Amino acid sequence: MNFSDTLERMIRKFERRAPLDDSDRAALRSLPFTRRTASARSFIVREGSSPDVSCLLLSGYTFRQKLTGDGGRQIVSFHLPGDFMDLEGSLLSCADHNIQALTRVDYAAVPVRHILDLIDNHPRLARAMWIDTLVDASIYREWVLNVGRRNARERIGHLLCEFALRLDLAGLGTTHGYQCPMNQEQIADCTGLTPIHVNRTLKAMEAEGLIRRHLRFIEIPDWKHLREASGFDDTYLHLRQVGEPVVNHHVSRTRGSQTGANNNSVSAQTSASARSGERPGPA
Amino acid sequence: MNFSDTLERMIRKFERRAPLDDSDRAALRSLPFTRRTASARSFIVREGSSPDVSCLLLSGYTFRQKLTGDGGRQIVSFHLPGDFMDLEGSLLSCADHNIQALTRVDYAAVPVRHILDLIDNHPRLARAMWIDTLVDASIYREWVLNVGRRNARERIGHLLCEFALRLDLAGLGTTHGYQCPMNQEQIADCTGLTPIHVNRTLKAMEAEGLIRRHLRFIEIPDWKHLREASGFDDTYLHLRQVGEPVVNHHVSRTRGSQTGANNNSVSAQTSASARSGERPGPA
DNA sequence: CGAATAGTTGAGGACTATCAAAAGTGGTGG
DNA sequence: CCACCACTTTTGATAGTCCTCAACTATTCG
Repeated sequence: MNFSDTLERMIRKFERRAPLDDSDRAALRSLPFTRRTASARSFIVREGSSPDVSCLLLSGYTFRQKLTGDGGRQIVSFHLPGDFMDLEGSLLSCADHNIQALTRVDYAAVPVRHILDLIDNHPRLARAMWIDTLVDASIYREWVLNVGRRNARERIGHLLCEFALRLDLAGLGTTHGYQCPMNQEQIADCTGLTPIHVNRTLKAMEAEGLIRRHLRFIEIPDWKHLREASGFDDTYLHLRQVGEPVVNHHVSRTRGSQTGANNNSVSAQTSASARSGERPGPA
Repeated sequence: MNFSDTLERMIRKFERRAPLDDSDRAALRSLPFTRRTASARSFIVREGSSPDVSCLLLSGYTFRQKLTGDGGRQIVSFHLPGDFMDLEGSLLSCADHNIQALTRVDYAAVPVRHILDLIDNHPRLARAMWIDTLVDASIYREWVLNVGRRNARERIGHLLCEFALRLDLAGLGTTHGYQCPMNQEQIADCTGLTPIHVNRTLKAMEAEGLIRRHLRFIEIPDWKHLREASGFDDTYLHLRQVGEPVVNHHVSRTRGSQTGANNNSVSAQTSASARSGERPGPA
């Protein structure tokens, strides 16, 4: 995989987060790094360690996972080419999770001290990176919701939707279809299910016409249908993040009762919905 | 609640994240704000909005939640006094979740533009805040694991352990006991369970001697016992984060097979554990 | 005291896990 | 080109955790 193409893609990604200038871009382009390869399943960062490099993914896929004491594995996020995996490794003193290669991967390992220099000397860049980690946090929140409050079909459908959009953005697929980066066991570890149940649910979704499958290729005949069946709403990916925050007037949610202004203010609440905690009843 | 006491507590919290100097502390102390109150259950930030203030919690508890299309509610995190809730509201253009008061709360609302000024003019402070959001992200990862791969008893026990440590740190409880900030329905929404099952599980845990309850007060007769029964390991809270990252030699995990160095490097893998993805078998 | 919120209990059912094994896929070497 | 091996996907049968519905009790607060 071409390093500078991927670097440029990453720069464009950061520019969607915050405005950069020429010196910021130049600093990114001149980052020292060593090129590394890892085979599928090998560990790139281990829980408990303090890595001395942060890694820009060049080709292939990686994921982050945590284990329970009795061996249950939960995948908590995944990364595609152009992602800076493990930026937090430069700022936190101890890794709280493992990063593992999903496929054979190429990546550029950048010494932590150069990342720290970058942060110190390029505030705009630091802000773009910070925002990037905030978007990651938003994705974690959605995953908590996904495994916590959705059934198997919705969980898997939601994951397939996220794959579609993120692969599309990286030029590796479309919302009509893509080569799924994960096998069924890994999908199970993303969704908190067993591989057997993932298999059955995928088959059921195919029977319903939500998806079609050709080996590992996922085809989505009706994007809107899959989205709605999965409760998928892409807001949490913050795809249209545009640098500076803007004034408050795009409330484009389909769901929910956006009653206009926030009720940040003092005032005791009396409306029924407020008293019930605004949890809408079952549909 | 005393504003300046809470502010000082927040400053100390940031100083655990990154070193600050006098001008940083002075800048925090001179932040302009408006004092606000919100009653239990009222919304402080609404999904889809772009708040123009960020909020420092002074007294009471708040939580973040997301809803599924059919009304399921998932709490994704909670906040105690001294926390800057919704720092990301200053950097992301659209809120992806709701922030709601758990109890009656007092908070200080700081206009976003002053937060942005702070970030621009106080790089050390910006880094401390960034690290704080990275710790939040780490907590989300643990919550994904919690709802994805643990049973009801472990999920609830894990949450009770997290309460204990965080309340302890805030001076609002100890690992021997504390006033639980949440009722059983809210615990259910944190753990992806129903309130009925939470009730039964709490009773079972009490029968086992893992906890004792006096109304909303949780007593923990044997901290180690509860921790182990819940698979709780506080690494993910990054309590001992010490500013600058340190060199790599504290591998103090009890669990897991830390085989020393990372295998970041090239090399095809051949060992059995690597091929199996290093997922330990059931205990 | 009465209304509202929170906690408790029971019975039955649904979703998902577990155990076991067969069939399909892909790569390797003779 | 085929046999062989590892891995992945698929299928069946059974069990269990957790949910749903419904009602009852305890606690809080005006």
